[in-house]
Amino acid sequence: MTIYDIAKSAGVSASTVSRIINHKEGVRESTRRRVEALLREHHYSPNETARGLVNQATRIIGILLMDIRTLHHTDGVYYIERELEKLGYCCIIMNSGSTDAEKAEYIRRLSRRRVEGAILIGSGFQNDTVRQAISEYLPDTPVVLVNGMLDLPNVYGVLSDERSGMERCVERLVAAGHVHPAFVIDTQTPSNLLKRAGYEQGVLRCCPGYAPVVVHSGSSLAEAADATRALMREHPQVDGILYAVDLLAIGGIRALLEMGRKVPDEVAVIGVDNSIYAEICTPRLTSLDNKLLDTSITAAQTLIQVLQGNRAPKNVMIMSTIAERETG
Amino acid sequence: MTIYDIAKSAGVSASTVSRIINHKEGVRESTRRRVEALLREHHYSPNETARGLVNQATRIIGILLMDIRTLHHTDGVYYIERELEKLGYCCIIMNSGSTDAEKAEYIRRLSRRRVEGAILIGSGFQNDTVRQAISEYLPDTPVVLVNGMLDLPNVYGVLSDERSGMERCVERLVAAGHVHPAFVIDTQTPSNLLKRAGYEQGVLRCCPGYAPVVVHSGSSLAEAADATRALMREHPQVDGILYAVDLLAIGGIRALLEMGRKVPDEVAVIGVDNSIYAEICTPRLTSLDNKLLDTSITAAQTLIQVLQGNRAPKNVMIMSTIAERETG
DNA sequence: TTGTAGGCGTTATCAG
DNA sequence: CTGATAACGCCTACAA
Repeated sequence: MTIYDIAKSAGVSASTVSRIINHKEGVRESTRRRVEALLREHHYSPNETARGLVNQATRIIGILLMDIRTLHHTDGVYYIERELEKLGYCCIIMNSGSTDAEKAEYIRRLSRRRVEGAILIGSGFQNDTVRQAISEYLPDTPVVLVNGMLDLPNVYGVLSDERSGMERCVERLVAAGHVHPAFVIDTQTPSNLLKRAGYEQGVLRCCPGYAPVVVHSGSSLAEAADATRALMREHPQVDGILYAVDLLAIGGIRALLEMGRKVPDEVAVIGVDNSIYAEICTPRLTSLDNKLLDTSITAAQTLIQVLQGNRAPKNVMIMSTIAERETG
Repeated sequence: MTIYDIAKSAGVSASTVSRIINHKEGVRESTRRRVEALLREHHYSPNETARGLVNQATRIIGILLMDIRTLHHTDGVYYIERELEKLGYCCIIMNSGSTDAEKAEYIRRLSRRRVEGAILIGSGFQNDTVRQAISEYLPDTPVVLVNGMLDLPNVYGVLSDERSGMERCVERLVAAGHVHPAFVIDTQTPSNLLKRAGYEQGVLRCCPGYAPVVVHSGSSLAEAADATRALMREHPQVDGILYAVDLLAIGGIRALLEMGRKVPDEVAVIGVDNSIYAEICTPRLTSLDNKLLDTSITAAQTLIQVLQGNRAPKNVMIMSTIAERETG
């Protein structure tokens, strides 16, 4: 069902039908009504692909994540989609995976789809391969990074100050008498490395004479529990643990309790993300709230401003807070 | 950068460039190499919109959910996107919201985008408004419902037998001596209504002389806790509670523990979805595993079969199991 | 082996 | 007010 079909059965030309579909004026009221009736009757639905071609505007936004299952990104995706949808854009979502080659490949796919803008969620996109892919394949498309930044004229960044947030977490532990904090990290994302740097900075500042203890872990509950057991075995003096992500912290708490350590009295625990996990577990988890939803909201608003031809700040940082609960 | 630009700078015609891009044979090796070099140099990326128009194939799949934030749907979305992506499709994701009018509107949007297939996730799409919208706007597009079915020639369904699963949950409680089970429900989705029916059937069969107790709750942790307190106040004999969703159960457990009821000894609790929440909370939650990820996987495979012109079963049901943990 | 012409569904620009 | 006509970028006969 094309405008030609409609035009034929209405006895008018395609241009007239087009005018009516697009609510342009300069159409006799009677023809308009006649054609509109036909449109409804045939359930005509305009072909956005064809429109995109002639209008040179696809009204498509690309959302790229390494893995949409990451809990704290889903909320952001939801918000971004809903905001953009209001403006008539539709969102294609892609899970790139975590290798550089994959990320670059997906930048190219966004390019082929001629997206009018893109939002890259996760600090993992802050890297040089991605930077180059963008400069080659999306040089004129506004791109917003959630929790990352890239020095390119068309790339905007919305960051969370996880680094200083982590430092404040150390401060908090020390103030409560936990002067031997450790840090558990899983993936080596820029974000996690910042958290680590914040932890080390905090130790340097607040725990004179104490050497930072950093432990690597897998990303699952069980692996975090294992890592925690090993940590406490090798560093029995540790009396506070910062985990790069809430879920790790929950695995850790479980291990600590099983080892008979009291949380938080003997060992305090703080996670990151302030996710619903922190609310659900027992004891309820104190967590660094890195405002991931706010960063996504800001990213959506930044993109919208740019799409509408307005100015937007190139990089902004959103301040984190500590959501205080029972574990630290 | 179009094939014409490339053609001009290579001194050939656009069709030759097109042939090379699409790896067709019948091109002299030397021209091929020359053009390919140019393609790379200019970072040419084919316009999928234009391709879609001439090929009459957008290679776009629509994924529709009421709300992507629903935890147990995210995994499915991930899997679906990854599977379809392998075949060169890209996925547009839309959050429709929960009203009938919104759902119909989004069906229309999928139609305008000329998606080649659609996956509707959530039992909420099993309703007559959606059915009509599909029959009017996507009459020839393969559509797969996750956890729902619709009697239309182009609509496939992948269901979870939550009804009988719930019935087995009642059986389980009764076998453990909890002969006065209640049911807590939040939204009135077809899925939740099936769970309720299963509960009532189970009571009828296993608890002679006992009248079903069904309580309505909001969807948040706090509301579930409130509903549970009210439930225990008004029906003190209740010794087992089935919750329509894990998260409700977690709120409920919290309330029960605060009221000094032992879980599961005095009151057993079972949730639905077997989500990570069930693993994280304390005590760990027994949950009806409705195999939502399997339904999404099957949905993706069904769609792929149909897209490739193969036959696929019109409606399949995946059997649920009970994930036994500590609460019931 | 390569080029030309026509068309995919729509919109925009002119004439009439 | 309405209707031709020419794009948009690409692909596919068909012709050379």
